[in-house]
Amino acid sequence: MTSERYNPRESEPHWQKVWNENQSFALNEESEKPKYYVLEMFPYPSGRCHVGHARNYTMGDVIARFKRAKGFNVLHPMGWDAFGMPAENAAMQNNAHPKEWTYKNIESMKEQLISLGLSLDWSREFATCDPEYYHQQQKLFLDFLSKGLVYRKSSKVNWDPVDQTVLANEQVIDGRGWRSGALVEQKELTQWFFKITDFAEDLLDEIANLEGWPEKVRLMQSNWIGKSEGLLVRWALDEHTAPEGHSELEVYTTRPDTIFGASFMAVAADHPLAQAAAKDNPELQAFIEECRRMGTSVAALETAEKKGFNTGIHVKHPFDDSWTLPVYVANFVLMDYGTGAIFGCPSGDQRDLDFARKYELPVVPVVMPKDADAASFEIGDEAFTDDGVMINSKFLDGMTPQEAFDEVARRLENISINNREQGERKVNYRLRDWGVSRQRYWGCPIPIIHCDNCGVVHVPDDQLPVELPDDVTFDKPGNPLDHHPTWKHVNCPNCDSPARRETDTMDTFVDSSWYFARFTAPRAKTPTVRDLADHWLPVDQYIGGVEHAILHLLYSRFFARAMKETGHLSVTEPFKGLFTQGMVTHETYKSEAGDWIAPTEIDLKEEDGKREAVLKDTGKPVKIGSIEKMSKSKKNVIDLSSMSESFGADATRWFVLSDSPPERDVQWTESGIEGVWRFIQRVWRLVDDAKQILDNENIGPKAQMDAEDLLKSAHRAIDQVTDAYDNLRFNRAIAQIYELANAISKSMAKIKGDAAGDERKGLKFAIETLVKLSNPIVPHLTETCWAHLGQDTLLVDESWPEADQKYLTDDTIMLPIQVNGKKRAELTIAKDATKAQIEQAALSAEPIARMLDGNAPKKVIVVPGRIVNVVI
RNA sequence: GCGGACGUGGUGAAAUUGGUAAACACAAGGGACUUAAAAUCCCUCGCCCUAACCGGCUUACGGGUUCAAGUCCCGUCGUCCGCACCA
Repeated sequence: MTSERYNPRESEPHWQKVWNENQSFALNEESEKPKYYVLEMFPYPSGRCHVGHARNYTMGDVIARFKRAKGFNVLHPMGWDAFGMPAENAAMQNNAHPKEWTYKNIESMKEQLISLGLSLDWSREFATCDPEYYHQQQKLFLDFLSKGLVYRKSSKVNWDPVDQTVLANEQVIDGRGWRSGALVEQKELTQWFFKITDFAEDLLDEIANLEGWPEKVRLMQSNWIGKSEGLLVRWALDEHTAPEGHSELEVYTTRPDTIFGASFMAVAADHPLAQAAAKDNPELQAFIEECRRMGTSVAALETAEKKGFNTGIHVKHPFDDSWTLPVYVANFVLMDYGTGAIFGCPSGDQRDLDFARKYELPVVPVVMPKDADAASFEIGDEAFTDDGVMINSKFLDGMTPQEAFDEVARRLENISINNREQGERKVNYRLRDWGVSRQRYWGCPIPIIHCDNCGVVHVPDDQLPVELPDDVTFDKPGNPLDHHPTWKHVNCPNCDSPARRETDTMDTFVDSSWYFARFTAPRAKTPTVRDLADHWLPVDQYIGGVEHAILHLLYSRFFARAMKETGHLSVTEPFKGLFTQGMVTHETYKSEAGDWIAPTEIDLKEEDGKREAVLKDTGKPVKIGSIEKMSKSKKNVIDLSSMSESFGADATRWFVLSDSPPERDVQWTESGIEGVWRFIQRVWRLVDDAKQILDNENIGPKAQMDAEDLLKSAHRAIDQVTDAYDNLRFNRAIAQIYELANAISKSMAKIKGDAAGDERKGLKFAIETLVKLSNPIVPHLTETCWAHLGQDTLLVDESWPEADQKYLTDDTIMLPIQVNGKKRAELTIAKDATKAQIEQAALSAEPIARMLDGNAPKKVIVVPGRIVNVVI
């Protein structure tokens, strides 16, 4: 008799040790079983794991354990996304070296992950800051460079003058550096770029085939790539007004059909024509300066008024030599999209209309709704952007905009200006090449040497990796690699004359763009081992936060393509299945003074349905705030270890998957985890009670318990839980497991220590099923239960149970009977009853007969196995 | 502004994809056991009417399609997410 409670603090470390000794999760490369690669987005080693991490890794772990039991050879590795800013910030604040800080964090987080009981093959672990890893990344960089997939160009960046570094757009808040608070400057820097735009078309096309991805993410990627089909149109400059050396203005448009509605041209402030016009026009110069300053702030962009400056330059209309249009410099035209110049058609574009009204430019409608009257159709405050029919457009009149588009394209392609076609079809993408240079220390060094004689020189293979020096200081702003007294000074590998190392390091998104491939051969002396990568990739199920829906996933898709071109892989798409899980949230608390208070510092009570919180120490009232994503600043982070210590890893794992669908946020609550704790104890008692019954050979027959019912419950649970796991619907799986547990409880209450052979068989099967179905979520508890039931195998080695079809269907079924679509009665009838039999039985059922009151129904709809609807 | 998702009890949610709305759980209330507490077990729990049965209403709101709508269509309101002057 085990009257003791289940003690996770004893059993969890025990089973972790057993699994480890048995190498239960080490991958067998020789296995003949079908492969399954499950991967969770690897963590940044910030120092501590919270229950949000637990949710992500538990989901992957449930899939991994489930697939293993179903007979797959499962690859389930873990590593660390270990380069990045926080390590340098810690270095500056706490005088800790980024390397030591990072590896120390990895150590403590690894301990936490191990205590969660994840079925990981730890022998494949690596951190992206391991020289062995970034060594291979440097090789990839050089291979890409040789293939023309990497190039250098000068581009504008957000420059923080205090921290002396480049900032990403999201690090610029209201025009200021997020850390220093300094006004961000636009600065021209020569940077390294990956040619992701080379693959724009393919990256877009293949989205259609990513059927295992959420629709939302596919859409976000499509929008991000932003394909548009349009026309380049070269407008001749009116020679009397053209600046010296300029004879045409090339614009990009997706609406060439509206060319007769054009009333002005607009160019970006940085457009060469604007520059030329500003040469001896100080007013225009001032305007251009103003446009540039506005560039960075998001808030400014939102509210900024459309402004323009008339350059005095005119262009000639391609279809009417005598028609000239003014050229403006406009603050809403972007230099790096299209050609940095547009033609404005006020009637067909809201921005152009606003602009035209402001500067009193003509507004000629060229498209009107099909049923409108051309003579009276006018544009008011709103441009007409819908489909319709062409008007006021000479030879285009009467056409649809699409026909007009093609006609204008055809005609312009046949006119030549400055010896080139005046119009040219052109596909444009919003996607830009990926700038990867960062003026940072804690990142992968770019393996390049700059030589005055030879230019850009690859670091030779035998000199890789270019390792980060350890002896760096963070006491002044800027890049420590650049300050280092000796590191950057090397001789040119070509000509041996003094040269300089590239001191920029790579964007940390590079590190995470191929780690999934590296896991297939983590210790290889090449970036991948082709056979192994081809065998394991693509990742069958990838799991992570939706915040990576665009950049990380797009970069990884680019890397797969680039690695394919350089011979490192065969797949183009790295992730077959993608799942984006919701966050774990928690209530927030604030003191009367407005300071955030941690959940551990308060006591909660509830009176008359009103919840109140007070400070544990002082008893002072605390304001209960909104439910927020866990964050250090709001102090609502629930640490993983503290939960594991009080309730166990299994309870934590169960909680984060229960109740809420996995793609949605789940709220962490005290009462919730306590409820799970009670359930864990309940399973344990249930197993122990069952064991008492099963072990007792002397109990006699008693017909109260129907073994068939229990078998049905168990088989139905197998069927439904399996389906739920297959579709990552963990909350559904949990509900089904609860139901099975309830069914077993009920049956056992009836048995009361007196069961015959059949009943015992039913109970044995049901209780073992309960244990097996729960195993992926609560592996320690179920392993303990399995052993307690007298099994001498390990549950991790057991195969997944199969539902027996014969228990899934009944001989008789219950059919709801509706009258006029509303349920009025239930009918129990043989499964194979004919429609006529069902109809007859339905009509004579008591409440139905009463409602019919002797009259014949208008109509009876019988859907066999589903429902009966009587229309009266 | 453009694009997308969503809206179901006190709460988290389920609903085989057009077929019994509210499974499962949390919270709450009542009871049993106990000297007492914890733990456990049993009962109630969408709203209205009723002593109870019976009944009526109910999936943000308004309309529609259908024998039948939480599910499909149109409109309104609200919440959340992505992009943000992309020509």
